[in-house]
Amino acid sequence: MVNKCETAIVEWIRSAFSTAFGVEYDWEWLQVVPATDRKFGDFQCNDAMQAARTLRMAPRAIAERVTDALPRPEMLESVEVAGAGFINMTVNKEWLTEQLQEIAATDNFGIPNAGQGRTVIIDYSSPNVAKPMHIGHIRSTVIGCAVDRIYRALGYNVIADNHLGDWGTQFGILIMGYRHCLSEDERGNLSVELLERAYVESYNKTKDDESWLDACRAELVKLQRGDPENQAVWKRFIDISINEFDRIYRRLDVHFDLYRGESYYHEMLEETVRLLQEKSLAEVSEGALVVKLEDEALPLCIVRKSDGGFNYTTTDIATVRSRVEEFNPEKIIYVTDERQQLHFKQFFAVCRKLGYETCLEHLWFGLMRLPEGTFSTRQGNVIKLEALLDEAVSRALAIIENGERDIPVEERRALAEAIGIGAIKYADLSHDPQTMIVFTWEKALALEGNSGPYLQYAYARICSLLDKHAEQFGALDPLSGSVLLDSAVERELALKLMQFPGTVLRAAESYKPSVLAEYLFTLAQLYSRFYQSSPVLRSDEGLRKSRVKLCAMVATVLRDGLHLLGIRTPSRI
RNA sequence: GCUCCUGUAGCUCAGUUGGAUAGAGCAUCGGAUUUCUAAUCCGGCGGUCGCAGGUUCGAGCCCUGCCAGGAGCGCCA
Repeated sequence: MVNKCETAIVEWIRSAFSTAFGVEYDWEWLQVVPATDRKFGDFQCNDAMQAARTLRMAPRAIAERVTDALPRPEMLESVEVAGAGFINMTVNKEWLTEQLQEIAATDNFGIPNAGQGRTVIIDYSSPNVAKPMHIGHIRSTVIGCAVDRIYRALGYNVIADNHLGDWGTQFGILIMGYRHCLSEDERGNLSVELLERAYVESYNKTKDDESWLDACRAELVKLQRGDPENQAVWKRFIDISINEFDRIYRRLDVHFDLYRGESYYHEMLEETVRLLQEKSLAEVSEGALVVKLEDEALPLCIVRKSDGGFNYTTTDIATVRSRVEEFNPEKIIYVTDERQQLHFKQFFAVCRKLGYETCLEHLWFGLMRLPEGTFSTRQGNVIKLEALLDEAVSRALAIIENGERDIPVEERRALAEAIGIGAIKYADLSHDPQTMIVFTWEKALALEGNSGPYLQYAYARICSLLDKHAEQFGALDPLSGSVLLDSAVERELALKLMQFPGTVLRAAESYKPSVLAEYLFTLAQLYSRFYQSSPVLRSDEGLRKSRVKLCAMVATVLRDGLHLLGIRTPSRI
């Protein structure tokens, strides 16, 4: 538990239980949670009901004995037993103010340093070389980026690795397409789009031209044997692809520490398989080398095809070996879609059999689909990622230009980028990763209600307020004076702010950035309510200073929180 | 056939791991701007939490069985 208030209160509750019923019981399991309804107070403990069985007493009697066992601590304004045996607590206002002040004085608003000295590798995005990124890549990229940032904020040593699809049978076809389906001019000005076209044309020829197919195979073999010419064009495909991916990653504020594609590991495959054989984990079946996983209640998996070639399972195992040897990570997180669940279960099981103790996590997410069905290249309804971003930005730009706000022309483009892309990211991140997303332009680019721009707007309004305050009253010393929490909204805001560190931790542990998104939305909602009802600059000095401080804290949490989601926070909208 | 996921308001989704009268956004209807940004706020309407049992003081959440949808299940990744 990271919420300072909860931590302090649960300590008191534990000592109250052990005073009332004796230290011979273990009271560590007792919990304090935020009250389910404001009318019950600020926090509640529901565990008198749980304890009823072991203590063989009525829950209400237990709760009463507990609350009478110790004098009420100063931090609590009131402690009451209610209903079936709930212990409801209201915290003392001054104490709450102090707690808030302490957290606000830290440089990261109390986010715990839970990952100190711990390394975690996050494997996400992973597009295929020579194919444009499309809408199917957005979830891995955006969710992976958010998890990456959240883990870094918690102090983990994060290695973000983009495991590109840069190796495989498609390169024979592609090399033929490149040499024979493109003009000299096109080869000179190569782009991912041209590569895609070359691939498609070449692939179509393989279907009705046997000799073409043979030629493709021959080029692939040459490439795999290290033929200098083929190696050179292949490397060029990769360079051009990464260059274009980076253009998108820059717009999305995504950064990788490593770009190690499948090819990086292909020299290690032979040895990986030998290791499996040495440990008697693999056996031949129908000409292929397989690992049986019956003891894990999983189907067997193939680590070498009957033609002698290796497949993705082999590459993935070799990747773990390489990563463990080089970085010795405590954990590796893979961010891919749900269809690969079985594959990951299998290859995780093989890694365990090989003795790797690294925690392997598969963060899977639901597929994105259209209302009428899945995206498919064949139906030609695939939306390219860049087109999606452009559309979002142009919609945001239209709103800026029709608005009454006087935004300088030179700022508009950058603002539209921040808002449009923020909208797309938030639309994704605000959902539990494991739910399937039905894509509609309307939802992906929502600018009102529970949306990215709603949060950005709340933040920009605070910035504007703080600017005006500085103009009229001079700079604010964030550490001087206390925050008065006299109104219900302000008190709720304070309690909500206290939840930030714990929420970040919970988002990390559950691999759900949506936990953080949800929190930020309710915080912004509370703030908007506060803003509507509570004058700041027009209040008397004491109240004004207090409210400005509270606003500044909300701004800090909104800004930090949105940055953890990879969403920009313009100070003016 | 087997495995995994999902089913909550007209639509899209939350529900802090079993707590008190199930919450938001969108849509719809009605209100708020001489006031710090109306991309906002306030209010109304809207529910047999897929169905049926079970566990317990207490179930949207846990167990069993059905129903419906999605995904996967030996040489693609």
